[in-house]
This record gives sequence, C-alpha cells and structure tokens, in this order.
Amino acid sequence: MTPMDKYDPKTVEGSWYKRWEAAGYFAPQGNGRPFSIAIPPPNVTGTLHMGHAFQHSLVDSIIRRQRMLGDKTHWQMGTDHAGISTQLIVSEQLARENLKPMDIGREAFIDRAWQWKAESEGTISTQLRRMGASLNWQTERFTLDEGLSRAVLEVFIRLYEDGLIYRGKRLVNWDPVLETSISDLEVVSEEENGHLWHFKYPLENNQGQFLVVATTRPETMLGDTAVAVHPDDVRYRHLIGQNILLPLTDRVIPIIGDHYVDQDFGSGCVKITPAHDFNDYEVGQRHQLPVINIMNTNASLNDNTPEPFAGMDRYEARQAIIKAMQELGLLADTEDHKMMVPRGEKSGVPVEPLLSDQWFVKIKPLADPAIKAVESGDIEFIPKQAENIYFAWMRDIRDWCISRQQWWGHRIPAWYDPDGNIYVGASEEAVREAAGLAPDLQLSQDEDVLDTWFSSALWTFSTLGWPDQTEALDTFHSTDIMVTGHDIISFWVSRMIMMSLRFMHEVPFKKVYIHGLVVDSEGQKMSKSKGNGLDPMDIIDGISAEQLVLKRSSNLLQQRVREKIEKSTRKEFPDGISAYGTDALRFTFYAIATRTRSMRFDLKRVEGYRNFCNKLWNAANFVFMNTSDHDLSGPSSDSIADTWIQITFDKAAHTVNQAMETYRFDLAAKAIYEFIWDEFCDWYLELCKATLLSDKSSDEQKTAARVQLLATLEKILRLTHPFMPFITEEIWQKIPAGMRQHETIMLAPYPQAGQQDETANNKVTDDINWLKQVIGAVRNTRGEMDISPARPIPLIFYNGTTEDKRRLNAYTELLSAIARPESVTWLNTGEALPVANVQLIGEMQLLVPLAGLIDKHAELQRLAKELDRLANDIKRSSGKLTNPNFINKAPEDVVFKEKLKLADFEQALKELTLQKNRISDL
RNA sequence: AGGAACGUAGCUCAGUUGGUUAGAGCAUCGCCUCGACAAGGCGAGGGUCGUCGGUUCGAAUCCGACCGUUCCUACCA
Repeated sequence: MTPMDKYDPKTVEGSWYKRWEAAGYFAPQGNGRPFSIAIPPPNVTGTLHMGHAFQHSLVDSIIRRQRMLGDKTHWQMGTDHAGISTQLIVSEQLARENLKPMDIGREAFIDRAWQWKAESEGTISTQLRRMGASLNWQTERFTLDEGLSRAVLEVFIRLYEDGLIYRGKRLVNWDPVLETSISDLEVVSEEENGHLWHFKYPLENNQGQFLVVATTRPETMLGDTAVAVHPDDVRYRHLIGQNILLPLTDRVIPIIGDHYVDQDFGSGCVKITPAHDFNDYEVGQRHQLPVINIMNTNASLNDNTPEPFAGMDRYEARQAIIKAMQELGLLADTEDHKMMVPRGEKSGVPVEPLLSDQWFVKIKPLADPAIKAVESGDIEFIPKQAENIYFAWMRDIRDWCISRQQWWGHRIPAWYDPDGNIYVGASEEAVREAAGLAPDLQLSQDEDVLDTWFSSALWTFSTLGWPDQTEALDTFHSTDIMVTGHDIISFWVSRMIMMSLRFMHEVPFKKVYIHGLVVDSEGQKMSKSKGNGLDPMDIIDGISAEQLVLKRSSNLLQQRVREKIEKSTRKEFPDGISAYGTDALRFTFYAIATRTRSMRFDLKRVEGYRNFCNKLWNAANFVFMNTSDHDLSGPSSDSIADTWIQITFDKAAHTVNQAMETYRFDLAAKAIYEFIWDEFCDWYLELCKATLLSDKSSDEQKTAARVQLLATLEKILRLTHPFMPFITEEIWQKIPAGMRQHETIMLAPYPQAGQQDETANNKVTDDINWLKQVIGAVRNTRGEMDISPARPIPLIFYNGTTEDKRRLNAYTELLSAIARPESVTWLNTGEALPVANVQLIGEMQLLVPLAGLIDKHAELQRLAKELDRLANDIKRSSGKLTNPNFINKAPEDVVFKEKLKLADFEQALKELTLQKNRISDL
C-alpha cells in the first residue's frame, strides 16, 4: 500500500458532512431508547460565534455517542426570529436609503424583514454543518413559521383565559432609540461618571425657606409630584403634610413621609417622580401621588412640561433646567458623582423608565411549580451550583412584560373596539364570533408583538408539533438535556420550564448542563464591539493577518478603538491564523470544558490538538502500511503487547464513558488523548515494530500483531468519533471492510469496557510496566550521560528476583528492539560488578558499565542528587512511622503502605551509597 | 451593599469521598533526520498549591480570617 497523504484537515473534512446528511444519518432511526436534545435556537440572521461553536460541539459529542450506543436520537434544529436585533438591522438598512420604518409601513417592513431572513438564514446553518453538528435538519423549525405561531397563539389565548395574561399601564424599561419596552435582562448597567445636582425647592408657607433635594437627572424634576423625607427625621418630620412650590412649574406638591428615604444620604430629602423612576413609582403608589409622564417615546419632553422645555431632548432639557435653576438662585451645589447608568443592550443608549400600556404574564402561578421541579430533582442542574442562579431569579421573579413595540414578531392576538373593550382570540373572525359582536362594530388589532422569548419558551414542545399530539411529541418530549450558558438561565431556561410544566405537564428537559463562557486569552469576554472575537470558521479555514485585522475593526465606529484593535491583533496574530480544521477546534473545546465558569481560549491549544490529529493520522498510516498486503485470516497468537493494548483500551473506553455520563468532556478528551498518544503510539506501535521487524517472531505472532493493530485502531476511531467526527470517519473508511460492520462510523457501536479479569490483566500490565521501566531506565541513562541512541550499550541486570529474571527472558526481544543494547547480562547477587551507572527498578539494579561511556564526575553528581532526594523521603516517611498517633489512628493499609515505602527508600539508599563509594574509589 | 466563585509550574488548566515523590499541555533547556509522524522522538529543569490560623495522626483538598481577581443581583436620590 502507498503511504497516505500528509494530514490536511481541509481534504479530510471536505465531503463527509454532505454524505452523512444525504444518507439521512442525522434523523432518528432504529428502535432504541428515544434520546433528544433541542438546540437553543440561534438568531436566524446571525452568525456562529465561539460560544455557539463550543456549545454545539459539546452537544454533538453527546448526541453522536448516544446514537452510537443505539439510541433513537433526535437533535432538534431551528432558529428564532430575534425580534429586536432583526428589527434593528432592517431599520439600519432602511436608514441607508434615507427611510424610516414609518415611511414604508408595517407590511412593507415585515416584507423587508422576511427578505433579510431569506438572505441571511443560510449562514448559521452552513456554519453548523462545518462544525459537524449532527442536527436533524429534516424537522428544522423557525419561531415565526406556521406551526410555531399556532403554538404561540394557543398559549397566549389559554393564559389569557386563565387570567395569567393581563394588560396594564406600568412603568417599564424603555429604549428610546428602538422605541420599545425591553426586558430587565436586556438592560446592562455600568458605572459612569456623572453629577449630583442639589436643587433648592421653596416651601409654600415659609417664604425664603427651602428643602434641598439632590438629583442625578435634573430633567425629571418637571414630573415631580412630591418631596419625601424619612418619617422619623427630626429635621423634617414637622414639615410632612406641608407643600413645596415646584420651581419652573406652577405646581404645588406635597411633602410626604416614607421609610424609603435614607436620612444619611445627601440632605435627607428626595424628590419623587413616579412616572420616571421605579422606586419613586412605588412611593407614589403608597401615597396615591399623581403620575405625570413628561416624556415622549423618543425621550424628548412632552407637552406636560412647560415652555421652553417641551420638545427638547432629555439631555438638552437637562442643561436648560440646570441653567434656569441657577438663574433663579435655586442651584445649591453641583458635585461629581459616580453612578450606575442603565443602557439598552442592543441600542447602547440609557434606557428610561416609561409609563405605558403593556401586556404582562402573571408569573407567580407559573414560577412556583417551576421552582418545585428543580427542588424535587425532576430537573437536575449540572453543575449543581448553577441551581443558585435559577432559584435566585425565580424566587424573586416579577411579572413578565411580553409586549414589544415592534413589527417583527408574533402580533398580539387582541382586538379593541371603539370603547376600548379587549377581545382575545385566534383571529378577528374568531373573536367576533365568540363575543357575538355586530358585524359593523369596528375592531382594531393590538399593534404590538410578543417578546421573542415568549415563543422560545415553548421551544421544546412547539418544535415537536404541539398543540397537535404528534408522534414526535410523544416520542421525544421531555427532552433529555439542555446545554446552555449560565447567562441564559433566567432568560430562557426558567421560561421553558414554566411553559412546559403548564402546557405539557412535564419538564421540558431532565437535565440542564450549564457551561462556562469562552473568553479571549486575556480573560476578556469576546465581543464585536471590543474587536477581540474569534470566528470559529477562521480557526477552521485559517485567515491572514490582514484579513483578520480588517474583519475585527470594520465594525468599530471609533477610530481610536480601531487602531487599538489593529495593534493588539497584529501582536497576537502576527501571521494570522493557520487552518487547524474542525476536528482540532472541537477537540480543544472538549479539553477546556472543565467545571470553571470561564475558559480562556488559546490558539496554542488548538495547534496542539491539530498535532494530535496529525499523530493519529500518521499512526493510521503506519497501521495500514504494516497490514495491507497481508493475509490476516491465518492462525495468530497474541503477544503480551497485543493483550496489553486490549486491556488498556478497555480501561480508556471505561474512563471516556464514565466521563461522558458525568458530562466531564475534559476528562473524556484527556483519556482519549493519552491513550492514543502515550499508549498506542508511544508503546504499542513500538512494541509491534519489534515483533514485525524481527526474524525471530513467528508468523502467528506477526499476524496477531497485525490484527491487533487494525482492531485497536478501529476501536480508537469509534471511541474518538463523537469528538472528532471527520478524521475518524476518513480513516475508518480505509479499514478493511471485513473489520467494520456498518456503512458509516456514525452508526457503528460505541466501545464500552467488557468484562474484565482483574488478576489476569494485572499480570499483563505489571509485565508491560516492568518493561517500560527498564526501557525508561536505559533511556534515562542515555539522556543523562549524553549517549547517542544510535550507540549500543551493554546492559547488566543485577540482584533481580526470579520474577525479574522470568521477565527478562521473556521480553529480551522486545527490550532489545527498543533499547538497543550491545549486550544483555544477568548477574546473580554476590557476583562481581563492574563500575557502572546504576538505575533501580524495584530491588533490581540496571547497570551500564562506565568504561568509555560514562563521565565519572557527572555520574557522581547524579548520584548525590538522587541520594539527597532519598534522604528526604526517608526522613518524612520515618517521621510518620515513629509517630504513635499515626500508627494508632491511621487506617491499617495506609500504615502498611507507608512501611513498604520506607523499606524501598532505605534499600535504594543502601544500594546507591554503595554505588557512589565504588565510583568515587576509581 | 448583598450573594457566589476562583487563586496550583513562566502561561492555560486537571487534581472526583482528606492518605504515593502534587500532574498534563504549551513554553524553556539538552540530545536525536533510528523505515508512521520534525505538526516528530528521547530526556531534563521548573511548584513552601494566595497569606495566616484552626480541625486532623495526616490538608492543595475541610473550617475561619485576611489579601487579590472575577462574576451575578440590587441600588442612594
């Protein structure tokens, strides 16, 4: 057979995915146990980022392994419509044509959005395919498609009828750029520098007397409806019930007493603006204060404010008010002040609490069972710690504002008549009929759409056909596990649990695996705006430094930031990124998937695993070179190495399966890496060479080695396939057809450890470990003494046991092939010894005579160091053993082991001291 | 302010109920083109496990305090 071409991920990964998909391997099949996972639906118009790539790599390994274990697996594919993001993008597209959404109207806008969806939806699907994700594409869904929209409608109507959805005027987080309400979770607060302005508010009845209030947002004063003091505050409590003349307006507002006020902060007086502050709103409710909304939806001041402020932008108004107050002599003080500024996650501008009509889900009745489901263990979080995030959120949950003032999404199925009566139903006809409305009664549908998460919350069952009772729903719900990040627990996990319990009467998933965040090599969160993100596709395909700089900085608005990013990018990736391939990238993800909350992503790691692919590739090449053109059907006889590699493989398979059962992807990856590289390549292949290249081995032995080489390689490939799907399939297809019973490795059985005969196994592994130790000792001597591996050296075995002698006799051939001795001599205890370098293997000494080979000085130095170490060990060990407390209280086996250890140390010390004396006598 | 997590080799991280000489990869140093592989082989150096105290015969591991880093939640007008 001709050697395989050099490992190149591009050619290896080229066509397999298409073939798998075309063959229908991703669809559920067989009669095994159903096993299902629903993908957290990515944004249909989005692209795959590192977090996605990581997450889906984890899921794919789970799915592929379960499939190979014979389960009927279903990995639900689908995307969501990402209401706000998509609306924003389409609006930006319009802006480039100097158009506003209003200019083209709702219908045309939605058309544009669908158009954009059609254009961009292929991107993330293609990227998922490049990652090798074995998703079931045949049942792909989209949150706005017909079936899922029907589920949304059904849920909305039923919740409304059950009194769990209501409409009300409430204070919500308002994004003045997007002009919509947004969720608490979509607000990010960061500390910023601001000011605290102290205003003097004149008392109504005491001319010339003032209360001083402090504010970070002067513009809201026009909406003040009270000043609050603490009811116990001796400075002010007598003023409670009196009034303030609110400056710049003609309004008179009361002084109220409320425990909300902190007497020690500022002046101890607080202005109360119920329409523009969440806390003030509550104070206002308690005291029945009027709620005066002073802002328009774009955060300019409205007609409830006096001239000249009406119509001004909020920040323009702020300056104007400060100036006006100053001119009135009512500005007492201005000081610098650090404060948290809440900004809209998507728009980046400060959000406003705004009073508006919104739809809400009454959440408590949904949350209570959802909390119980986790408390009772019906749903298990992995790691367990993550439950805290869930409970913290759920136990303090507030009604969920589900209406968004947008066009792209599920329109709220509510209609209003001219009197403002609300009718909820599947369609206008439906509500007319249900309510028996006169045909000529004017009805208008609510303009708003639902929060995207409302539809995502139904994901695990809506994608399977609900509200229809489909076979898929019956088979695959509840799903087995949800894999997601901790940042999404409150957004989504909790809402799925609530909705599934309510409508399916079962949990949406039995387990939730919460993974950490992929961060850059500096520990920073990867983000577009920071320009520190990596595109998984660039790691797979490679990218030049120039293109990478361009890609990272093109989205950045500020020149300064752009330059900074360019500099750091050029520093970190001076030569760009080379093409590492999907398999290496995936393996990196498994290796870093530890239990920590964040994982630094380092390309060096990817490089290491690309090298690992190369190693596997070359090992396969070796196996094929040595097995093709040979008849493997003849009689065979396993050598110790052949038996050993089978045992060792079984152990590795056991470790991998165990790790996967506990979702320790890192341990699974480690076990695979170590078995392939350290055991199969470094030892087994070398031992096979000894057998295959020697005239002394029989045909039976050679056949056994060849069979075992192929069989082990084949098992390795199956064990590794869930993690590195491409390279394993590529190599597996080169295995002689007789050794594989399936058309694809994807459907071949996953290796599991069989029954083990511990005693027999230990005998084998002990022998191989002995051999490894002897070879290690020889290599060590060569290394320490700078003896070329090419130069044969005489080996003398001294003071060995009969077991040592048996092993030496049995494995001289193997030993010789790897250690390359000039001669092998066995000396019995008491026989005369040459002056030599000595290494201890248990009680046995391995000697390499000094003559002409070894530097006396260097050897003495080495011995001194060794003796030093032994002296230390003896001191510690005997210290323990002379401690009566240790002898009495420690378990027997621990004491016994310690005694053995000490004996070994002392024996070694004795031998090496003798040796040292002999050499220094030279 | 409240809650949580983390701190192990130069770097990134393992270390599962306390019990070997605390491990791996990368980086470093030395040797090696020996018929799979230089994207390689062989060998070596490198850690008072953040600090202090406690529990224990025994602590990287359990407890407390402190220092440092990070995240989450809520915010004071």
